[in-house]
Amino acid sequence: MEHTSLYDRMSPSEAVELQKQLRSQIDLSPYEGDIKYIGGADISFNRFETTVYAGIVVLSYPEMQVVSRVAVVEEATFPYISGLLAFREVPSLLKAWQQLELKPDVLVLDGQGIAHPRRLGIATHFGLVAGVPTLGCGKSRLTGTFEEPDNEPLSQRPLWHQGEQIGVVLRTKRNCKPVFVSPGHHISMEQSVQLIRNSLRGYRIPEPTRKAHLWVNEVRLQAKEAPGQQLFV
DNA sequence: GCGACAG
DNA sequence: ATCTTGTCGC
Repeated sequence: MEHTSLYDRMSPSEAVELQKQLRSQIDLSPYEGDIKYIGGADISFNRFETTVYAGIVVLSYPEMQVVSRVAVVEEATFPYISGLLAFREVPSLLKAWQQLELKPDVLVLDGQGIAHPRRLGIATHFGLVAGVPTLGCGKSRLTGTFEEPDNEPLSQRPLWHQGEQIGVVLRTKRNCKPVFVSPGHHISMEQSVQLIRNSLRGYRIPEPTRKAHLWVNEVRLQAKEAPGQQLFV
């Protein structure tokens, strides 16, 4: 089976140009609607292989109960390049999104939103192409400077880059490294942080992306022991 | 030129 | 990201 996305044949320099063009379309005004469902998206893959397992989990908000989930298996030809993560992961995540019965009101992606050199982290990129409110929650820093948050839950510090705040460094759990929260698209900085705070359940990673991570790994390992099988929930 | 560098 | 058992700290 051949899978070709618009990004597969794009060169890194062309990808950077596209990011510069998309930047003007970012909307960081607060999302006005009610939030009944929040989604989490993530990808998993076997080292040295091009097959990626992309999944999205939908949880009730703020209860955090999983109500729906979907996963797709795709070939990702675009390599991982720091700053160009979206070109590798968005295509498969978009396919998963389209197959989702119940679309969440907002989606959390594993990575950065505008906390990116050109403000086009994977969360912002996905929000722009899918037309859905998104935010990023990364486990490490891509760019920007910050002061270490105090070692107590919910302690936070702004993440700066070129004179503007691009995100928030949030301590989600004591004695654990902080996470990096930033708005993606159709959402504000304050809303993004509030959503993550309300999605914490005792772990360093908020439920949406934590559940998504567990889900795609389950699918990947299942495919490993039963190659060529269908994806049954 | 050197160091940094989401997943 | 993924590969992996035990182990140190709260």
